[in-house]
Amino acid sequence: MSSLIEFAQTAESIAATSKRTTKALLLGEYFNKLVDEDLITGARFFAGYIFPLRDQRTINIGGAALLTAITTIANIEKSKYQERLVKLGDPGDVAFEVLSDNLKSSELASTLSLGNLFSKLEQLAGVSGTKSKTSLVTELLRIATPLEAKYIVKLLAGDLRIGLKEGAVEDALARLFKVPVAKVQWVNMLTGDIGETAILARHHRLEQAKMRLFHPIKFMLASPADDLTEVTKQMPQGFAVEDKYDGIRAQVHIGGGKRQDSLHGTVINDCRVALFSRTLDEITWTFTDLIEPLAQLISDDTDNGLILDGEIVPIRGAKILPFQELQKRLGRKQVKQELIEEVPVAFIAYDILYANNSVLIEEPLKERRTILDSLRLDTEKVKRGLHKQFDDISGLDAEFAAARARGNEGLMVKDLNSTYKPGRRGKEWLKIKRAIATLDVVITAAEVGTGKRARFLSDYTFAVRQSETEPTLLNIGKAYSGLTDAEVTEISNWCRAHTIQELEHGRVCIVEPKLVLEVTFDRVQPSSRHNSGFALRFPRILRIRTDKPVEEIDTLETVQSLAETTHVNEINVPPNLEAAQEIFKNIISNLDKNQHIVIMHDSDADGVTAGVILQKILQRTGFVQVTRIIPDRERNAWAPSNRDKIKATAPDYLFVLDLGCQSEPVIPGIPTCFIDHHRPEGTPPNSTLITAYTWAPIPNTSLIVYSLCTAITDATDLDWIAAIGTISDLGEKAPFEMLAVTKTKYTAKYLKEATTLINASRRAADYNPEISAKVLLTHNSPRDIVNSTTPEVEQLRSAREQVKVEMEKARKAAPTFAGLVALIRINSPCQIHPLIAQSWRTRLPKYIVIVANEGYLPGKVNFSARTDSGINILDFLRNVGLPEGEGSYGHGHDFASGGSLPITRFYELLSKLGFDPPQPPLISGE
DNA sequence: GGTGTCTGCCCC
DNA sequence: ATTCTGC
DNA sequence: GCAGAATGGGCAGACACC
Repeated sequence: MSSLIEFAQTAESIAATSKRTTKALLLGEYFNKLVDEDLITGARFFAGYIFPLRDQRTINIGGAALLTAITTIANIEKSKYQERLVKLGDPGDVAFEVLSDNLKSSELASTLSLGNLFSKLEQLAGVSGTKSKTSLVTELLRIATPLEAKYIVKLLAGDLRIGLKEGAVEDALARLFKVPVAKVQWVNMLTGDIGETAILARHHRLEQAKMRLFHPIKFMLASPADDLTEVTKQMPQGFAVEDKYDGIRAQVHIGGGKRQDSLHGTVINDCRVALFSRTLDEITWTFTDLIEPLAQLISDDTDNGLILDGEIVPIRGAKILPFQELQKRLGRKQVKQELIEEVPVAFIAYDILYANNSVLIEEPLKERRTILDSLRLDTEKVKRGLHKQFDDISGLDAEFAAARARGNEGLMVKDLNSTYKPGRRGKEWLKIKRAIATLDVVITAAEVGTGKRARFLSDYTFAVRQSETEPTLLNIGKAYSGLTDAEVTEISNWCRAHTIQELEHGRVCIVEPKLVLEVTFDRVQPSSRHNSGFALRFPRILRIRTDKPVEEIDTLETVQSLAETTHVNEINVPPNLEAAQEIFKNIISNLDKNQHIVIMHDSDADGVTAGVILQKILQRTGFVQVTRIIPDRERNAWAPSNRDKIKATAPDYLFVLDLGCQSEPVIPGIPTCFIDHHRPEGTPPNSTLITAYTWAPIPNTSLIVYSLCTAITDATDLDWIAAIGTISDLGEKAPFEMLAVTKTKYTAKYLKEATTLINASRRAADYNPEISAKVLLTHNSPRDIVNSTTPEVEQLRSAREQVKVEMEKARKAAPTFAGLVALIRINSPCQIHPLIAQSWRTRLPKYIVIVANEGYLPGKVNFSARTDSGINILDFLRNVGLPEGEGSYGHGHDFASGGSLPITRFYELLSKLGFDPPQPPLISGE
């Protein structure tokens, strides 16, 4: 039996060097002296565990219980302990110090052995109740020498802090027993126990370890990449792009009923199913609603097992729920049926590690994906992760935006040639998240660190101002991450010099609120943790802003605007094109060919092309009465003037294209179908919504309409019309096959020029988009339009010239800034504000660009808002807090919106955005 | 029974 | 989770 | 490039205390 003191002494000498090879050597020498039983324990302890990884037991002892135990034995005040802890930064070091000062403990002889300690720790895990646990710890520490106590405390605190973890133990074992380190890692992964691995290595039995179903293996992890060039550099051979889901990483084991040898999982219909979390904890019972759907993946007559890697995601219908919803299901003793219904989940599989009796982790991702694709992964509860293969990064920005629009965090980019490397965080998997915004905040308090940061005030609480006018500071988060050691030292010294008040024995210092930091984060969420009512998810510091005075830090209003308080409401939407086509077919087959069908569509190229395609197809399939209507310049189907227009036609059935969807009926009593790609805000009764808002990537409306029509008849002769809408809305590089096909068929040049012409009519001062519709209806190709000499096309040409002239004038307008917003004011009868906004968005990527046009409609301001900042404009505008009233704004896309408001209301909006005071309206013609 | 504190190789 | 640092 | 260390927020459970 080896003594604990030897373990402690070895740990001391390992801690004394920073050289990894020396550490491994010292550890090897120690291991060499141990008998098998002690080697198991010693290896586990040095890896920082008490129990093997796959063991589900926990100790449930932390800093508070250790404080009680140590102060009892050393017979000191709690405050003395806390003072020491503040100074030393490690409860183990404190134990050593105070017990050395204690006569009884310092004179003890070492009696504890490794095995001895382990059985006491097992006992500790076995009892329940803080009191009994604390008294067990107290008795244990009472018979320990100061040095032994130091390491017992470190083990209980969960961290040895000697610059060595499990990986280094593997390394030491490999060196000692002269076997390849990869082999040791492999066996450790399979066994899930570094202790058992050590024994197998010593007795040259590493080959015996086999991958077994229902024994989880470690997960392959990804490295962060914020720069797409890294993708090009790392994966020149091609890569896969997948959504990064915000859920819980899970490994699913599914096996035939004959395998009854395992403790993990549960058997259903002769099939065993188990789920494991990233820390290899079994979470089968947390997600009981997934068991049966997963079991279905295996046909009853086979005994073949499966291991899948994926993510458990909270999802209702097509809508992905916030991660916090999912957390409500975690760590529960029992997950009740109500909770299962309140937070439905699905398992989204994106990798396969075992199938057909063979281990697949040595196969390249490309192969594994092919095998995964052969499974039936298409139910409500078990899905296949989105996966596309690329050769270059040109489409990645669009993929990223689409992933975000689906409610996911970002993208995963994976090397198609890479094998699955358990437990590794390599560059073969990259995660792309992109911070959404930054905040300038001021440090209000600093806390001393632990471990090597014990000498510094290394953790900073920071605040924002209540408002521009109210200087009260409200805390919003804490961080140290992102600072270099030098910066931590610098800020620490500054905080010491500017401390106003010390709390908790100097652990917390309230400091003068003067030092400004720029921080970033993944998301702002409502929270009771800080007095601002908000907290940051994954906060980190970008830089110290010594250039910025406290008066200029961000305000609570900014924070509110960044908070994700709104969600796409519970609207039933088709999850993909196939589902949408089914719905559309159904609608068409239920309509009578003699009914009056009315189509109201938007006036831009996307809307007009969508309307024309639908009109042509309806007529082609035998409908005799089809009317198209274009809304007035407000482009709002719910505006009274437009409603009147529709009513006047006395429709039997109404299609509303590219104009959004709200919960109020357009014409009460008239059945309506909305076809759209904006964020839906509700659905009226007696209506159908076909929206692509949740699809990936999001197509434009003319493309949706075209694709729907192909489901009922041949429409290929209208492909160029759809392409014009797509180019107008999404650009000529939009990631759709149809676009590429039409570009070769009609040439990109003609398509582009036709698009400009079709768009010109609604931008010109004498708003008349019906001309564009007429041109589309009377021509047969984009080339036909471009070369046409009809009066309508001539009209479009002169409209285009007019827009060009107006654009030249408006380009000279300079932005003014307030908070997150860059405002450009123009005065033009033409609808050029969206074009101007588009041109500024890339030049001001950190701002929300708002281009306000005061000359478009008399008495009104029409504005376009665009951003590349990642801030969701729909949420932003909704959170500005403009009271209800005349006009409308804040509909559309996450990063492209706008509105039309009476002048006074627009000025009210401006002042809420921080522009003050609003200037008088510009004189027309200026 | 309500509230506050501590804990989790928790989950991210 | 994120980030920096020493090997 | 990797492993180690030090740090964030939110949730449920278990208990202590009132």
